Amino acid sequence: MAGYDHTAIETKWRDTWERERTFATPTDRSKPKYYVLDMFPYPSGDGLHVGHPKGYVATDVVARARRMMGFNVLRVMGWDSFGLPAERQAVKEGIHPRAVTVRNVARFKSQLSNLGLSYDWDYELATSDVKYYRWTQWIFLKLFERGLAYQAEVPVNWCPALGTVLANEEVKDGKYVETGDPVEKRMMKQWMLRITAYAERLVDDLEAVDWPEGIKQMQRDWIGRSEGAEVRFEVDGHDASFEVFTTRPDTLFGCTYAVLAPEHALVDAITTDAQRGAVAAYREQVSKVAERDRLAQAADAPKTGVFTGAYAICPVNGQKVPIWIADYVLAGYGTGAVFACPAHDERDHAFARTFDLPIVEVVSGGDVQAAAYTGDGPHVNSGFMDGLDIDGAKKRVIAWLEEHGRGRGTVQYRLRDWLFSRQRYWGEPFPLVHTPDGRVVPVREEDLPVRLPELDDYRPTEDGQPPLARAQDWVHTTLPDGTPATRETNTMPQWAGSCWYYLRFVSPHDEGAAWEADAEHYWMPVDLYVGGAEHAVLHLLYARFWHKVLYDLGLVSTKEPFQRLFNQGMVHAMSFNDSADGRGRFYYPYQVEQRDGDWVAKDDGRPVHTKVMKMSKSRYNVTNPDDVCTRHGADALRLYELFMGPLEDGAMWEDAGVAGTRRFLDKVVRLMELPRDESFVDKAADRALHGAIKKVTEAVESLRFNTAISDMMIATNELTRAGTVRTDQLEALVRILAPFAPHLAEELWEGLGHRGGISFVAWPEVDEAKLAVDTVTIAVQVNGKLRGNIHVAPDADKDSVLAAARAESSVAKYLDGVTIRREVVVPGRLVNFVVG
RNA sequence: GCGAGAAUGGCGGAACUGGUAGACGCGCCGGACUUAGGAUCCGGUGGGGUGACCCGUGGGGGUUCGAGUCCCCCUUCUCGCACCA
Repeated sequence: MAGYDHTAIETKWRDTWERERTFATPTDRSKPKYYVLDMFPYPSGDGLHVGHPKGYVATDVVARARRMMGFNVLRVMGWDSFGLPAERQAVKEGIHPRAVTVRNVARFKSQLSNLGLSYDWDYELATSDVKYYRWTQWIFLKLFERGLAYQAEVPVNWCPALGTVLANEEVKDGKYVETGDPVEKRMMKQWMLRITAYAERLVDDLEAVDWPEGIKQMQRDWIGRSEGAEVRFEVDGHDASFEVFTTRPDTLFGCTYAVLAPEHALVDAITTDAQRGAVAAYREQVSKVAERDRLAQAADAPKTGVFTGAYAICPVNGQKVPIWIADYVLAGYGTGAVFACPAHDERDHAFARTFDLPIVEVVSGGDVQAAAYTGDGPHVNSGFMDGLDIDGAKKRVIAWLEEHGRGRGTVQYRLRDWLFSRQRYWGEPFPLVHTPDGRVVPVREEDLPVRLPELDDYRPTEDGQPPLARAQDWVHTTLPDGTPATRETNTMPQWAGSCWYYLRFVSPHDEGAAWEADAEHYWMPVDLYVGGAEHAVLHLLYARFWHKVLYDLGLVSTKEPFQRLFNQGMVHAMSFNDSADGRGRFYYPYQVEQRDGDWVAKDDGRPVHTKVMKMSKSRYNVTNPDDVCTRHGADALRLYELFMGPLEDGAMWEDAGVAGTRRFLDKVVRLMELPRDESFVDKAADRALHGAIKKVTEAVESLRFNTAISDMMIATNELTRAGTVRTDQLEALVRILAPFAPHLAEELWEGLGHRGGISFVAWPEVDEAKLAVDTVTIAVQVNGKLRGNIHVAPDADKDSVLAAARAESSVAKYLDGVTIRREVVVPGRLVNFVVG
């Protein structure tokens, strides 16, 4: 491998940075601050592949450039180190989860260290460190005191393989999203956090943050705010009633039946003897269908249900309508009951058709017997709403309902409260104890932390209690007044630690507080938060929720934690599989080869299918950054990570691409050996250089690094072509290159005669005069087709441009003998003659 | 099914508010240096004719002097949500 000795240079400068504590977090508060944060990783046993550091490299470029631009930068890294995989690995190996975690963290840290990321490692933290989780417990106490934590007997997602419950969000298609283990429904007493109390603000405050619109929309959808009305229906012949929630109270006159969720509390009371058998059978049948299947139905799917024999009174017109139960009404949303207007709701329409229930039109504009009409139109058959459109009718009917005490306008959210307990070992213990008389008492702040007890068996107990129940000495405790009590044995979910780590980072060594108020005030909010889009909903929503609670308590100074969010795209790589659907055996790249254009396995020649897939160890398509660093160097790797394409897009990793960015760095090194002449002027070279300065400067804000790197390549090519260089040109180039390729930039900077490192050297200024051009090339079109080019002064007036265009021989022949109907002149761009 | 985004050479991708499509890089081809090279350097590289011409940004319409860019319809892909009343 020719070129510079990257190993020597990179080792030298990493050692220098470490020795001189170059990236220690600034403590003076005189400069503007910039808090740039990576979503901290879960330190998995697989180590890093080249896809992981893409975001870290991007933030490092921002951090390094901001330092040179005069900002105090907070640049830190830590570990989201509680969690299930370590616990499972511990069981497998017969060692402590802490040992697994320590090992994995060491591996991650060593891999990251090779990349020259400018973290202040003194600020490193880990959520499983008791010095950290004591404050997670402290925040939980704040939530508890505010009444935001409560216990409830709830249907939970029980995962038998893991022996724990999962939050709704962690379950998809009846499986745990992380491992694919099956999940079933079970009733259990669990700790919940009242995130729904913040639903409205979690939606509204999205307006104030600079996040990708798509992510904001996903959060809005997840919270699922919908405006409508709650309406009371009396049950005919019973002293009973039920509430329904509807977004279309304007269609109340079209109500021809009502539906309760099969689990609805009223069902037993109102079912007639004649229907009791059928109702019981239906409920039995529904209970066997997992919720996943129940929810996975489309709106127009065939409906099932059973008549209860009872009737409800429609409050607007006194009409008697049959009450059914059906599984398309969900117990967990709204009130678990709906009124049905088959004329204007697809689901109700499908149900009415199945059971031959009447369909009454109340909004004109469609053929409601054929299909539900959900569009707008004048209301009919609707008494006091006749003639109004949907909007007007809604307002009128809500006023009517409120006036008559039969309902009111309300807002419903899809968001449910957060299931916050897990039956695991490797998580934060709840700072709570239970008294013999059934009270729950929070542990006093001064008695924190509640340390995780040492165990040698991390499985649930035989009688189904969480692993912490095995630590009987720990479980049995006393209140400060001596009353015996038992500790809560659930632990918090992995999300807990990541809900506030960005706050701990402002003062991670503080023993007396979760964070120092001054430091919080100075550093918050996070100016730029970069991570994968997979956290678009869960982590970001939970963290925002906690942050708002802390804001209400006056403990943080900003309403939102993350001012700007950016999602880096995933890194993909070619995978080889002997089955076209990717379910067969995977092959490593070295195990396959191309024969006559087709990919085959080297050993037995069987055909393999290629597919670009997300990089992962299980697909045999990972590239280890350590190997790339060894071969091409960390600087070339960093450049390639960003050069692959726009940061937010997915891109395919190709090892050959790194060779390209490495060649670029070699070219930069050779620039240093060109003849030096401080009075030498090459306008094209200066223009390219200042174009690159401008583009890189903008990229620090826009994060469009791929084109910025391209412009640095162009500048380097131009300087090479010029053949002679000035020192100031080299200095400028090295400085804008420094955030991307810091090791080499340090070496070159030193080589240019500077001492003290490049990390805090002032960022170069763009000289607009150097961007100016002497002549511009103007395209000349005839009827929109390019016929020639002319070169004119940038400020040439319209007439002279037209004259030059007409005179151009390649153009003139198209103008000969035709009438010019129109002349379009775009200054500095083109001329178009319209002839005919 | 609904919502959001995307589709440009062999590949990753450039193209500011509509204004010379294909920057930069990979790969490939040719050359140089070499005992040799998967090393390095230089040159070429959208397709077709191969003269100074035609065709080209998923497909079809439209607006415009001019469309990768704007509008309508369609196809495909990615992501998210999925009976939420």
